[in-house]
Amino acid sequence: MGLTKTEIFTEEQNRLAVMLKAIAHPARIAILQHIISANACICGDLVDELGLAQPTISQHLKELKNAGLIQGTIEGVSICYCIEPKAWTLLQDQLNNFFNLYKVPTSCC
Amino acid sequence: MGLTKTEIFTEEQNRLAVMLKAIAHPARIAILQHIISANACICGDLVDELGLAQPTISQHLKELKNAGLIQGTIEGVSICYCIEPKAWTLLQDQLNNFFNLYKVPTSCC
DNA sequence: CTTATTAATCGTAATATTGCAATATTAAGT
DNA sequence: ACTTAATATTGCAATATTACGATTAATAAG
Repeated sequence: MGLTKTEIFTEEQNRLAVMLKAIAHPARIAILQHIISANACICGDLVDELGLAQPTISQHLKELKNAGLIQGTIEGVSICYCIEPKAWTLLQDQLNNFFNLYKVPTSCC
Repeated sequence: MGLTKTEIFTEEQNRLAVMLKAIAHPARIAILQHIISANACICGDLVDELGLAQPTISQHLKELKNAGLIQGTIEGVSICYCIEPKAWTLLQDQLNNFFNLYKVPTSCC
């Protein structure tokens, strides 16, 4: 079906899944790393940096923006993207909560 | 195309993306949470707990196993699944590295 | 050996994702 | 207004994902 049964899961599980899906692609990981390392923001340098066509990059940026992880502000002709600090921290916290559930058990299967 | 251009990215970016993709689904998040909270491992309880059909759960478990995040050992008729500690820690570390790249900048766009 | 029980696999339908060419939009500069 | 640039949007082909019914494989119990 290709259609996730979201109504079965909690709001939190769905939110975390959406955010994770946004970064679960090498191109989007690369884009985020580049945005971060350029500290000051960037735009279509990404097209040169990564070997992907402009529409493809644009689409990945859109998905990251939809997930709330980045924000873009118009700067003349080009658009300046940067990390959305609140969402970034939120995701980090949610992930920590998730991972810290697990304590290595004394015995297992 | 639906086909990721993995050859463009680094080995690390691809590995992280694969692991993230494995947990970027509410059902698989729920499965992991349940496996963790049951500490001692479980099997087809998941079918009762989540509202998904047995083949669907089995498929999700397979993906988690393929990503190396869980392991299953035969226990009589049923199969006991639990977290794979090494992969779990590795993913946690890789994610921390990724998130800690970002320091809130003084100015941005 | 037969029968439950449990879980994997196969096959399939519906939908989502990835990537790009072509085109549209937007904002500056002339 | 016209041109140039930087991005976004549209449309499409190829492939991947999600979910499940039907079936199969494997083990345990009688």
